[in-house]
Amino acid sequence: MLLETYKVACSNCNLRELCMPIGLSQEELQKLDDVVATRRKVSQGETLYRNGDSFTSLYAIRTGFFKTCVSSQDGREQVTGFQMAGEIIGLDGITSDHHNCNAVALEDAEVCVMPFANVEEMSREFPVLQRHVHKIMSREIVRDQGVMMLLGNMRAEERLSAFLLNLVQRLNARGFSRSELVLRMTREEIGSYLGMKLETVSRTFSKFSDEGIIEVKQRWVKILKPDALKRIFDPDSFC
Amino acid sequence: MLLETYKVACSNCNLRELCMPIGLSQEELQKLDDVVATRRKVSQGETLYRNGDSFTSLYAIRTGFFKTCVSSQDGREQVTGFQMAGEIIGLDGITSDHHNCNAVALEDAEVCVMPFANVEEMSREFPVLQRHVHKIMSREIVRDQGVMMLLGNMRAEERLSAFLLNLVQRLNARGFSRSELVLRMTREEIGSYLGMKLETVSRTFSKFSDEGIIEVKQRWVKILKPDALKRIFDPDSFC
DNA sequence: CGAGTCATTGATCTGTCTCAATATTAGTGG
DNA sequence: CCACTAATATTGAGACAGATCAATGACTCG
Repeated sequence: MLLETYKVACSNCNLRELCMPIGLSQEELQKLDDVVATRRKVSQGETLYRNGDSFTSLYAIRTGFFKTCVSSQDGREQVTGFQMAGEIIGLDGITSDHHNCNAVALEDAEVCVMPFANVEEMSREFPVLQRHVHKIMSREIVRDQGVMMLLGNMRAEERLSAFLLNLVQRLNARGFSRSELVLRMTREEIGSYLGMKLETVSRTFSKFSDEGIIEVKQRWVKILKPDALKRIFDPDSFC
Repeated sequence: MLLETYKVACSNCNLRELCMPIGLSQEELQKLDDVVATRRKVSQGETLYRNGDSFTSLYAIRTGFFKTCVSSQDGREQVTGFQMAGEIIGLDGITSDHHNCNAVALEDAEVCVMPFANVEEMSREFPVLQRHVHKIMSREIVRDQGVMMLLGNMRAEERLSAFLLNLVQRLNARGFSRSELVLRMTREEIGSYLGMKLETVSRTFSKFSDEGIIEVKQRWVKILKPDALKRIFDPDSFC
């Protein structure tokens, strides 16, 4: 009985302030509930969508952690991002009506399925939502530009420090510690994202550790000197 | 008199098939004319918008060639893309209502200024246009993912061959030769885009030339063996 | 508890960068 | 028209960050 009254609803979601509903009025929020068709559980290692799948929906992450990646014909894989609660994935599918990358859950996850037809319909009705959808896509474009800067211009230490600072910042916005984190991805996945080999990732972690900047034990990381990390590279410092 | 009747108009623009109007009906096309406020000339070396400028409009390139680039606090510059006729720039500004990169004309250019408020208003009215705007943004996201793959996984020769193939393909879609092109950017700008130093760009050009794959003379390039280039790396081969 | 996955560390190799010199071109003014 | 300058491009030699190859260690999960 309790389960049946449990309703998918943006209006009482605890990610209200991070996800789609940002800036919407109470009335608009309730309309938005209709955009979200269902929720879907994705267990660790499972693929939410893969390259070539036909595109129907965007996904808002409720819980869990994802990676998105593209791969070339010869099998090389490039992780294009890591996504956490409140973030929207699937935007890559809009251009060609089929997805252009894979989205894999790095831990058990749950997503809100938002059929894109609903999103577009609602966007036409509510300018606030329309603007929000545009901002989400634009934010992704700006993020990508930052990654290009990282991959094109930065050295291994700068890349890893930017990566760590970006992660804790986003985790902190979700109520987690600003100094401690548990990585949900392997060294190889970090390396793929940052354009370096897993051994180099590991070595750079060890170097930071030797210098007393961080404490590392496998997936667990504690940032001891955030300022030192920022001096190596601050991801907010693009001008 | 003739000049006065000359009207900014998408409905009779020769880029109809490449730019915003794609897929619109005659009626919608005429409405779209109202989106474009004005045209603006940008001469070589001039900046259309720069990082920090407040965002008001998207720009459709009518003629000419642009680069977009971001720069870090310490002055390192990353070229994030090269844009030509029919392509839309300015999307980076939507998230924060101010631009996040610089757009510089690499040759004398003319753009159609599309105030974003108009674009959004018209999008609410015409689902076809709404979908098109979404596709343009999504296409940019997918392009960025391709650049990440390039920067994260590819070697110098692969990067340059992908770059050349991508350029001629886009030029060919605009009626230019599929084998000959004049580069509008310096070796340094190519290098910045591809995450390599200008000397390496130059050396790689020379290597391709020695192998008889291309003919190079400064900015002028002729592709002699497109298949050989594709074997090194085909930008359409993401799977 | 055992097998497989993941992480660390060492030794060596290599693609690209750096530094440096020269060549080519475009632009300017006499 | 030519000389001069500044910007751009090419090419070489040597250095180095990160890749590669390889071995060991730590953790996870059935």
